[in-house]
Amino acid sequence: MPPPTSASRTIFVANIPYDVSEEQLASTFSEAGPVNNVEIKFDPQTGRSKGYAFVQFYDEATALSAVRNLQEVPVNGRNLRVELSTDEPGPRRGGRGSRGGIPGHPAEDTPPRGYDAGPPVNRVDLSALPEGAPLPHAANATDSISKTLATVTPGQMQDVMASMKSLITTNPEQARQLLSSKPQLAYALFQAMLLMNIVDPSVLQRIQPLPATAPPPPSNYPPPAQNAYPAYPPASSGPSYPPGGAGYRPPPQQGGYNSAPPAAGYGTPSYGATTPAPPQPPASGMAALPPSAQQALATLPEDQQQMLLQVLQLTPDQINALDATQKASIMQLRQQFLGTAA
DNA sequence: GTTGAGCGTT
Repeated sequence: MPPPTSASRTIFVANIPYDVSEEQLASTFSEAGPVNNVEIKFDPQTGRSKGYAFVQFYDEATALSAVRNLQEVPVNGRNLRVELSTDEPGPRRGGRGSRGGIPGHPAEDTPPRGYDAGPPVNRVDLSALPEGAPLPHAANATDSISKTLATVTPGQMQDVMASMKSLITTNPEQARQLLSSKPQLAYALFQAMLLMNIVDPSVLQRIQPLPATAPPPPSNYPPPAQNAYPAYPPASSGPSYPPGGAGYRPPPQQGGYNSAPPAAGYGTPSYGATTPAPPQPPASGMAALPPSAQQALATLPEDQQQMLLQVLQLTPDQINALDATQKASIMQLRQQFLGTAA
């Protein structure tokens, strides 16, 4: 067992823009490893952020890693300053502080399942993407993307995902521009998320077809390498939560972010105020997805980009919490996306 | 702009 108390699993983060949320920080720092808790300090008088926060990991090594690797990362235009935290909050430090939590329920000592102090993320320079190349034999773009995805290893895919997620959280504007200017990337990312079972295929039903400005592609697509993709993730067993809690989960309190999200069925992805179309009856009407919907996916209007952003913000443990049924999901995807399962 | 708070007493 590791020592019950460590020098510091908590880092002090300063120079945080006032409009950054704890969730954003958690997402950013999950790049270093599983995040236990995030607390941005607010001025009780004005309600405004004080511009600094404490991010607690599950071990000291991860905290150190965060100090090394996320030093000076830009978030919303400011470079974060990251140090190991020195002082504990109050005189009551007999264990670890449990402010904002349940008395007798200190912060969890064990990270969510799915972390084995896992492999480091190899950051991918997304800005170095090649421009779109002309397709040979007039192959259609979506099929080419599917085929390309089938050649990507799970590790590579995860690296790209993590890098994209990092970019989104640290530099949303650049991410937006990247996705807008390179729809093939947006499409590939979305399909990758479906393959990795990060996002439920049912979200496809919520995608509004564009006002069909583009010529419809051929109706029958070759299947995108059906079983070319291995199981994802490596069959973790059971929806286990950190021990000690016996299934209990502290209610969300003003004491800060604590990563304990639902495994699936993230809540309504609140669309921006820019949502143009009224809600539409789902499912049955979309049984045969019009080709324009495929264009919609590839083009990703801002609404869908918003959703993509939200989905990408899933933490690694959320990703790991999802398992199995991907085959069925993919079949469902094909059904909806291609209009046929065969 | 830069190191956490206080519904209260086992």
